[in-house]
Amino acid sequence: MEPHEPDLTVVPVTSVLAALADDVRLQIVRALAEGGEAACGSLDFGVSKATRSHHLKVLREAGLTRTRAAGTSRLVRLRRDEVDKLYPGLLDAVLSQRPPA
Amino acid sequence: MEPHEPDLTVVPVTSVLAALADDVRLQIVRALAEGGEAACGSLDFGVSKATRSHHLKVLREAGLTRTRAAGTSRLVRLRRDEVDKLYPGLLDAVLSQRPPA
DNA sequence: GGCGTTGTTCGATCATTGTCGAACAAGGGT
DNA sequence: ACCCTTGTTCGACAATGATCGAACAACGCC
Repeated sequence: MEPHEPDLTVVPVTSVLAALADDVRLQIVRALAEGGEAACGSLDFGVSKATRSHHLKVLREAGLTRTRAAGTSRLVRLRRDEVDKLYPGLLDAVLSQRPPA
Repeated sequence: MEPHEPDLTVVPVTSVLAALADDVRLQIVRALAEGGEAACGSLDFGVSKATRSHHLKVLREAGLTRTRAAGTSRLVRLRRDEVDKLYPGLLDAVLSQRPPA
């Protein structure tokens, strides 16, 4: 089945904010913002792969990320330009708070 | 009891985002952004006063609003300067999406 | 003092969601 | 063909949170 990747403009703000309002997902977004494209497996933040898959789905369906298959892996990247265009300052603001030591 | 109004700097980003990730609370924030200070009672968006009180508490404890007593009412205002200082662009981005007709 | 107005708090209910293990699906390599 | 790796999906469960009515508290006014 096609991965559901809606355009940001059709996603309600509350869904975008809710997607970012989780610590694990925020760590994922930070990693993607710094490291560019990343394999799902490399985004391990202390949760099971089922949970990770769930979080990536939430981010994807909020229009924040894009996923493409690459062999047996899947590469995820942040849709930064589109987010910055529709919500200028949002990602910068959210990412500005330094991750906990 | 003192109203719990923490400084924004001690509130985790996820809490700020979660506070904004609700439709009723967004309507409240929009109203405050446009109309300045407002009485709680004037912020009726189709929910009971118990629910409204709950939402105002969430916003207050996220460091987004400040409340002061004024006679039998309570006046709420958005702490815009502080939010803009710590998260530049966040409120603008969030408020940019036009409220539904 | 008594009453109406304005909010808060409490307890209950119901929906949402974060989490996991297990089962399944798709690829690549040997 | 087999297996291992990588992800997704499926229940299940626990925690959180949105919502309400009712009870309570504080204030102003008559």
